[in-house]
Amino acid sequence: MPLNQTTYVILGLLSIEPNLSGYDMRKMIRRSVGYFWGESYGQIYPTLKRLTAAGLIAPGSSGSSGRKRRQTYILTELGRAQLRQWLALPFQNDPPRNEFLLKLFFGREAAPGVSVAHVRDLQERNQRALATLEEIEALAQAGNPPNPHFPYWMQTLSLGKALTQAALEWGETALKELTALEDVAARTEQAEGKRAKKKRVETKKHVHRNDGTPRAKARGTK
Amino acid sequence: MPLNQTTYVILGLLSIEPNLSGYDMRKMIRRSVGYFWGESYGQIYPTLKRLTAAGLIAPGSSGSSGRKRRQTYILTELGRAQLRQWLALPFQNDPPRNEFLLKLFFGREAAPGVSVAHVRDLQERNQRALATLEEIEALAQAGNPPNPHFPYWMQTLSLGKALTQAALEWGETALKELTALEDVAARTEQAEGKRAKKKRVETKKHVHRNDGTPRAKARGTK
DNA sequence: TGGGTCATGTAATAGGTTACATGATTGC
DNA sequence: GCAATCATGTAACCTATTACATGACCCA
Repeated sequence: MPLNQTTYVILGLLSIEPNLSGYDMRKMIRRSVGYFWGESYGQIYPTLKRLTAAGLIAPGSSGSSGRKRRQTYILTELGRAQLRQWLALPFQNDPPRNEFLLKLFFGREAAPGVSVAHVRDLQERNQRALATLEEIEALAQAGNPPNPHFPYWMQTLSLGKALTQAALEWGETALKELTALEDVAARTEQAEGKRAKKKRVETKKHVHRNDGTPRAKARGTK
Repeated sequence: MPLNQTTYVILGLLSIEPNLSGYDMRKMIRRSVGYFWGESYGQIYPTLKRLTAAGLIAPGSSGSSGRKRRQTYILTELGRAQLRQWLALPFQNDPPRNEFLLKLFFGREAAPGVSVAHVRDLQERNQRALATLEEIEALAQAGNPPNPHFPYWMQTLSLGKALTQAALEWGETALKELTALEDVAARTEQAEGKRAKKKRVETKKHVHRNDGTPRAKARGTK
């Protein structure tokens, strides 16, 4: 019986709050760990079935009288044990794939302005990310009472913020250096006056879809 | 004809240095972009075939007389155009999946000491990562001559270092706070003297396999 | 009664890793 | 002649996303 990573998010969430439905879990994941973890229904629902079969979770009391057609779950003792066991295992580094860095690495081959535009794009995304993290933090601080999970949640937020801020600072100087570099390149080319190959091109304005839409699928140009 | 991400690493590498074989590419990827990108042979070889069929790359002169059974490739004009087009497209955020943060987030459920051990583990990995990045930087600085790619490569290194350093700094304070927290927890439990459930457990020493071995596969406990 | 969102589920597909097989070449 | 490593390739498998289908419930 294959226990994938989705398993542990589910077990973890149920350890924090029992009687969640698959739908709830998806929502909670987006709100709470969304900036470093994602799950789709296509993973969640089948996994719920398998975990139930394996006895790690069990159908929960769906809120006394309430809604029909809504299956919630609770953690079994077996499930809790499994979660703890997983927690004690060394973590795995996610396979490193950063498209931004890849494009920057090959930046010399791009038209002038392209890499600069990417960095600007990154800055914007990180500014939004930072704002989101700070919002979450404020909200969490508000619900202050002695929630025992609180310190752990704060630490994850703290790392998220630290990384985002570091990236933002890098972006500031990178922007200066790359702008200088590509300005020179563009002027040199202009002076040479030949082959129009490297046209000054701006990247398409990034249509950002923060909500509702699913995560982007890694895919080339058809 | 599906162009996956592997496509663009291949095109990019060939834009920097023609006449690479699939084997070479794998090596180059590990050495140059390894800390933010990975590729396996299972991806590279089939992609090379497809790109050849699509006319984006072409068999290269395999070094005049030289070795048998070693196919190298060069970028075609079509391939270069495709690379530039891709470069100009907005980058996609890699699907966020950070197992370390997930374990930290659920840290409260773990046995005392577990989260602290994870942070320590992270610190070690990041220290090694930083050392590697600095090595690469030194090496690149040594091969100083007017390599036009150089500024772009330096920028990627610079971001890598900035992120790693930020994580290391976070780790220092996180370690203190978590140690304090879990010490208290452990003592409280001890004082209560009941259920031996939360035993003080250290995570298994992380056997780190930096070289030779393939990347870890995300997988639960069988 | 009709629109929105709650809620569950699945089929198609992509994209990738792992493990294995196979043989050539090189250096000792 | 042997070991290491260079080099290519493929089949099995997995994990996950996307897109779609379906229907209940709520409320105005």
